[in-house]
Amino acid sequence: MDSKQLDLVFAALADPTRRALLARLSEGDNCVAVLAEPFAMSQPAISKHLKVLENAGLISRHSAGTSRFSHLEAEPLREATEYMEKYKRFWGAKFDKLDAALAAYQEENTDD
Amino acid sequence: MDSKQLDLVFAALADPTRRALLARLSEGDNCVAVLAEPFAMSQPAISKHLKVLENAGLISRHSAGTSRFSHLEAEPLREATEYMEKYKRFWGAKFDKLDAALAAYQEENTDD
DNA sequence: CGCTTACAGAACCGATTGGTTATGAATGGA
DNA sequence: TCCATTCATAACCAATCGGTTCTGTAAGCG
Repeated sequence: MDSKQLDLVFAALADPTRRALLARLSEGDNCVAVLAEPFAMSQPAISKHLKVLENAGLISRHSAGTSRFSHLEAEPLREATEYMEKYKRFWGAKFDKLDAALAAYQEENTDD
Repeated sequence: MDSKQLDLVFAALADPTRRALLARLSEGDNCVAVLAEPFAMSQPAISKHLKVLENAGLISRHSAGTSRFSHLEAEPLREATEYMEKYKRFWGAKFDKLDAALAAYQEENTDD
């Protein structure tokens, strides 16, 4: 996953409405009107959020009649998680220098 | 980790300069001037980015003489990773409904 | 004391974001 | 055919973002 894509994924996740949409989609595909229901927000606002998620690769969409269904695509989430796990060796309150060195050595060294 | 804090962490991670700063800090604490070196950007711009990282809890800072050193704080990264792992059951190309149901059952159910 | 270095803060700027309302296009149904 | 439903797009707006330059402040040093 390149840097630009990470920009989009993290930016998409930085909004609580979009995270809630993803959470909802984890329970199953759904159409715009139904997805919009829980929010005190207009339909075009939700459509915009869905487009942001789509651009980040976090959802795909397909039409059925007059409805468009959104489908969760988790792969970018996996890759973003993988990115963050580069920092796993700093987790946990205590680790001595040997631990850190070993952990660092074991890791694939990716930049960015 | 509450929703507001997730906003800040993901928003902080959504910028490539800030991700690069974190990567640099994973090699050790450093002061502003040195951190700024690799970037074609003014010192105040870097100071702003560091403040964003600090507000997200991703770094802490301490002064030493005229310098201020930034220190990586990985805990919010761990928590954000934890958040994303809610979607772990959707990773991997194949999984049948039983797998999904089991994975869902095993999971703590956090909202947002 | 006076100079330099390291950094933060303020003021400013253009671009982007997150929302709105209004409109239009495509589908399905009477 | 005509109408209703679903949704996207356009135009607009205020607020935020990411950068700039200029200035101020605090610490170290001659």
